Amino acid sequence: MRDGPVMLERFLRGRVDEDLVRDERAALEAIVARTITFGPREEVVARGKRLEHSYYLIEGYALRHLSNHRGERQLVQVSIPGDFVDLHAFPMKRLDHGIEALTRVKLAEVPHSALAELVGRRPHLARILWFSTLLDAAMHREWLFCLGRLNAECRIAHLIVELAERLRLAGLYSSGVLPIPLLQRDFAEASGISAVHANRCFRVLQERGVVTIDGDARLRIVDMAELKRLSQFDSAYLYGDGALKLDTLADQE
Amino acid sequence: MRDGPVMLERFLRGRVDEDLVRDERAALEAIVARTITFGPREEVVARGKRLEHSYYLIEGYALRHLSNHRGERQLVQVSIPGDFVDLHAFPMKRLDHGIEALTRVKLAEVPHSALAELVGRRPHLARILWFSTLLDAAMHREWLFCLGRLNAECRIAHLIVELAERLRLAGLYSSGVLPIPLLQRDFAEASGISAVHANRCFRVLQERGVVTIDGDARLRIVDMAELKRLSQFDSAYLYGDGALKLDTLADQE
DNA sequence: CGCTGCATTGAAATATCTCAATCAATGTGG
DNA sequence: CCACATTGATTGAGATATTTCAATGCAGCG
Repeated sequence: MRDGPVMLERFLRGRVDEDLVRDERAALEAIVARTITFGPREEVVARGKRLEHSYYLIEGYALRHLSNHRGERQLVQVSIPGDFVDLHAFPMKRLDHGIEALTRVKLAEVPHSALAELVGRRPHLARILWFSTLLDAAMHREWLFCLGRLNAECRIAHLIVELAERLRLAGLYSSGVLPIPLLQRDFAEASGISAVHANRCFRVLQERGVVTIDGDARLRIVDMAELKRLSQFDSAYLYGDGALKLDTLADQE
Repeated sequence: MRDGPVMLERFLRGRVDEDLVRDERAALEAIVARTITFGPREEVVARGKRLEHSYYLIEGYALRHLSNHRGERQLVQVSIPGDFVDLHAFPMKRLDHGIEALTRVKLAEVPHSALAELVGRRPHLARILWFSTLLDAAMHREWLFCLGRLNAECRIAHLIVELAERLRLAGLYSSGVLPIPLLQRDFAEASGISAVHANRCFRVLQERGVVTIDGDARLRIVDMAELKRLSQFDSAYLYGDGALKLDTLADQE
């Protein structure tokens, strides 16, 4: 056997038993049509577009967002390496929201036709892909709680902790510095607040020694416990650390 | 052939081509273990619980919600007849949120073991079930936009329009009166505002002749156009009126 | 050097919350 | 039938959170 899939090495890492998922990653990687690159802030997929393929995020970061006619924008997710950015287009056929590259991104293009053939042969893989789209839904629900019940400062704290935790699961975070170059405006658009107010929240968080902002917009987490306390963070919704186990799937089929 | 499924007659009505889905509904109905009833405001499923079956909502209305330790609650969806209230537990195995009966509800209990066997034999059904869980995700995203970018009055307007539109697809709305006995507190918990403020918003909506509240908390929509304008409502996210067509599925398999 | 994009700050306006009180409808026990 | 408790709706007043507007600072960049 070979070294294992390279492009998709992070797919569902930390979520699914590694022994279980290795073959599935390889099978998926085999149907990747090509890789494609977008530059920072380029539109990857437009809202409403009909899609014949989905993109898996190999490198870089992307933003999923809804916008209205006045240009007001609400982020609904920050995609990190290891995520499919628009897998829901496989069952849904079109996008109800837009996708924008935050940084330069490298994407693997997975044709829906090949995917349909593959999941027909591999029920395990079908279940895993379904699971991955429902992780998005669980994250959406958590964001709904944040937007509905936390104040601005706590929402920002929550986003910081969520990103750190997801990056940790993907093997992309350990030093305390978030490697994602989100602007304060992006935090504002995720948190449903104005950019000005986001700035004031960051100032407070810095003054209290919870985070620091180094040059080049690098965010360093100084007091993770305080961030978790502020945001009432409970990582259960991320279904991390192998929530989907081998036996769980095996005993169903 | 018989009259068709009775319990599941509303499943994905308006979303999927009726000729396509008839057999799938019958196959699903055949594995329903039993029906079960809960009274108003009873807890149907507790957050965090591991589930071996999922519930389909035959009659009545249910609330999906997240709560924190202080009892602050955020609704994430209002379930109406024709919805699975917790189908995501099939791939996820446990619930990241709680489910409460709003009214007396009648549910069909679908065992995951039988479901696994069924979707293994019926790729179309698997796709349809997956689709139905992604509809929830799309609705979550729309709610995120509402909570993040609309003011209290517009959020309430949006919820009213969404419910009317979903009920219409399910064949449960036509007269202008919403048949769902949501309290003002429920609207508040869905909209991320206080019950007091929800009350003031309703007063404004009534004074402007947009809605009326009859006795017994019945909400009547008087000016739907104004509600849609306020909430910037675009029904695309509901994937209604047969978004998922026969040919869409057929050409994939 | 002058742009441009982003961060920062202040001040006033607005939205929303909290607290406390009242009201109306309903149900319950005596 | 009355007295009383309960639940949800309603209202007012003051406190707090957040927005908007306008201005400034600051760094990279052609």
